[in-house]
Amino acid sequence: MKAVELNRNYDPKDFEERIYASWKEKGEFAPVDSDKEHFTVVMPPPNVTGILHMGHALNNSLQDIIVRYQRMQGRPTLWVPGTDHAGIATQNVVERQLQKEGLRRQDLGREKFIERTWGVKEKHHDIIKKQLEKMGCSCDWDHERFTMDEGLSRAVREAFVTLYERGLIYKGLYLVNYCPKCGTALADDEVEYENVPGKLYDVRYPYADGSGYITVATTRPETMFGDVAVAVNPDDERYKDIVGKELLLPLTDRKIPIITDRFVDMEFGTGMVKITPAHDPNDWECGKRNNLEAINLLNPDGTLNENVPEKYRGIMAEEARKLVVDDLEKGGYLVKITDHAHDVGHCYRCHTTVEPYLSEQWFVSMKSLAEKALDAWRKGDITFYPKRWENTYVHWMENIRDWCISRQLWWGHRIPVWYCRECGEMIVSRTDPDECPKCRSHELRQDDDVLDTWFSSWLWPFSTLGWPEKTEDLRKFFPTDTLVSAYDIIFFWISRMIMASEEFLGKAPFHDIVITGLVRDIQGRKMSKSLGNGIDPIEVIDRYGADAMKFTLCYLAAQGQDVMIDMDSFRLGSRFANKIWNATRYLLMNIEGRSLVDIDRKRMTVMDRWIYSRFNSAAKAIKEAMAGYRFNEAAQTIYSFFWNDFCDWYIEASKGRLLHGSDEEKDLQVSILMDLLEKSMRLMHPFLSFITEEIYQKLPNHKGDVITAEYPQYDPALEDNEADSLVSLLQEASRLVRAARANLQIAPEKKLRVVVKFPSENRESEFMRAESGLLSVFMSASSVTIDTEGREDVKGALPAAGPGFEAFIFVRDAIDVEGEIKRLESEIEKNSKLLEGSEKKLSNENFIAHAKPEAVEKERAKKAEFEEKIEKAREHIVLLRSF
RNA sequence: GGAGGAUUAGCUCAGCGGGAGAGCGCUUGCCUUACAAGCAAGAUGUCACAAGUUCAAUCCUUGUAUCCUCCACCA
Repeated sequence: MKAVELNRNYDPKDFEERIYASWKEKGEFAPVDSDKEHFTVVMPPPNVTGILHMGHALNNSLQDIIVRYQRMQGRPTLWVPGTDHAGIATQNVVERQLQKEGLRRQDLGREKFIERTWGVKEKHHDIIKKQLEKMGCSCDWDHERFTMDEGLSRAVREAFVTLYERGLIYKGLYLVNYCPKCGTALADDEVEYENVPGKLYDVRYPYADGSGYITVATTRPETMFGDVAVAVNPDDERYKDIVGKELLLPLTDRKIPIITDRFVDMEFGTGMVKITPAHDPNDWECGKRNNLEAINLLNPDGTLNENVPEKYRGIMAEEARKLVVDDLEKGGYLVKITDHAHDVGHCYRCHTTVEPYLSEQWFVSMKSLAEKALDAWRKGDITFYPKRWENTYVHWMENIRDWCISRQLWWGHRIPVWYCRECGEMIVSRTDPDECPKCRSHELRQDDDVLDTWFSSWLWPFSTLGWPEKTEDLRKFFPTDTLVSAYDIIFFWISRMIMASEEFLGKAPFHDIVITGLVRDIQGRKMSKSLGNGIDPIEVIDRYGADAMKFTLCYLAAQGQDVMIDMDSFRLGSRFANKIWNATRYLLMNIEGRSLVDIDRKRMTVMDRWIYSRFNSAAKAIKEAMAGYRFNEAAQTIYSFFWNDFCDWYIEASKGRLLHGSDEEKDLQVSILMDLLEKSMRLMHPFLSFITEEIYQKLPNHKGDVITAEYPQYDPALEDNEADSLVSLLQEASRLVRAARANLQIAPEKKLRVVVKFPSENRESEFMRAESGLLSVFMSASSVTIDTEGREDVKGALPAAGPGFEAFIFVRDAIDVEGEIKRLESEIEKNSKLLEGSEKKLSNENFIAHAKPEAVEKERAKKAEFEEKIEKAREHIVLLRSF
């Protein structure tokens, strides 16, 4: 074989882009034809509003790991990518652009506006796709979808009409959350509550008969024009007599009654509440109970309308508040103003204060949908990782409220409902009608509103596969397997996908739900644009490479815990990739002139058997970690196997045979090293995809591409406890001598003679003798002698005790006797404490009686070990004093 | 008000009932023929606090404290 030369420096820029293009070109992201069980993941579609952030990087890194892992198991694996039209968010982006040009969307008109929005969508989509490619996501681009493409739009209509036919969609006048800035209704869960300092105003409402007044408290005096009553608790003794009396609403000439309602808290304020059904959810309910009128005071833009006195009309609610308070004070109605912090709802997209707003909206009746989704969980069809999120899921499902799905926007799926201008007939249809079925008129008008974005994303796991058509994809790939998502969209998305799948296909859309943490900065703050503390994934890739990013995120992603990072965090992955690169560089330098031979297990040394055993254990650990989605454990396993076991011990151990062995030995050694390297690339590929592919292609023993190679399987038959324990003995002996040398500051170039004494000939001593050359290297000894008969004179040598042996280092010239004695004394102290604990345990009759026999046996062994260590240390001190 | 999470080395965090761990940082010595982004050796801990269960608790139970989420309510 010819040596292969790798660049001296690991530089991911040299190959990441090239390799991605080659995977894509060869179609290696597409599911293979095979009898094995399919494996499907749908990517949570990023919004086409912007570029990907670190949360996306985490999410997609984990998906990529799962997908590559499954693909290498030989399963036909499909990862469906796509993007979300993100109604409100995208419309906001375009409106902001327009604003800069001094325009409103109305100036363009609906059609032009949508056209322009498609342009923005295209631009952002291209950026997002490029980013996913840079990250190395192995999703099947031939299956890419967009929530507003033709097929998905058909799915949305199908879903809407089907639900309507099942009586699960209705329209009506309700009090909904409304964002005046976005100009649209919001669903309950699209409102974010924030505690803000506010004021509580105590206002006098005089009796209509002039016999005095009562006092009510309000945080929003400007809504008083919508008051239709004042309520007290029916049990409130204080107000028994005034119930039914009339009040004169200040600043107006309207009269309102005093009524009773259970919801009034007698303890709060004066125990009297003004009832404004059109502007407060509680009042709305109260109004319904008491058949009260609801007076809407707001225009869609958040200004006050014609139902308020003229001087306040056309003014934003918050501005009007000052005027009203002022006028109340002038009129002598204002009693006092107190500070009052309370939670105020904000729009989750633009953060404007949300107004309760009375309007005609479309709703999905959720109760029956939620019941099916709960059943899916009860039957065990879905499992959350970590499991605790199931509480959240169940709680939400059990307390579900109807879903407001209409949005007063232009960007989105237009509601498939038409109205006849002639006879007023309402037509709900899968296809655009051109005739009224009742009066045959052609004068039809489609509903102006569009659907909530989530009304298309909740269909994602099956709409992307072709539903409602009965496609081959749907048959093969649905239900999907694993969904990876952050916890902030369990309600918005995950729960609803389960409901939709159960409702339309009668199955859960996936069986495993992996909930990741959120990515935070090093101070634990959520990464956000406004804080400017975000880390751009592309910048990370430019600096450290995609592999470093993926591996680091994986290493830090412990079971749904939030991930705190800064730019420097990625050095972890970068250093590891660099290590892999350099180890490979070294090994490939050494294949010059060698040839690959069969690896005969009978010709293996204990070290060889050991490293194969370690590899096998690593495969087992990864298998178990991946089965429970414990990504960090998998990453740690890889890291310590490759770096600590393979590089630090095995490659170091192999150097002797590689440099000084016979041709035959060299061939065998190279063959083993190449075999291990090849297997390691396969083992590591899901976690470090680019570098493993780049290296794999250069290996003399590679077949095809690593992305489609077989994943190394754990084989119980390959467990080799003997090799494991022998090598750990060798490691311990090496560490002992190294530590002694370091403590005594003996220069590495100074080679010292070492004698290792065993009480008698045994397997361990035999192994150590066979590997004494290796020991010399690890101990930087001039020679290592194994003595089992007490023949060697070790007078004047520094002793060090190990398990079952004693090492003696001939250091006559170069030691600090007093320092060494001190160290030994502290060791005696430490071991005495341990011994004490051990003795206490063993003298405890309960322990002997109740503990598992192995535990007792282990404790006895420990005690013996402590005793031995103490005794040896004492002897060694005596020895040292005799120097 | 309800639910959940966190509290372990200077920092970020693993640890899933039997002798306290990793990475980074720090100290010391080494440019040992792949890697100084490296190698070797170290130091550093009331495992938040208190009680309980257990032969045995960082781990299980209960309570307390501090911090963080989410849900509900707030005239």
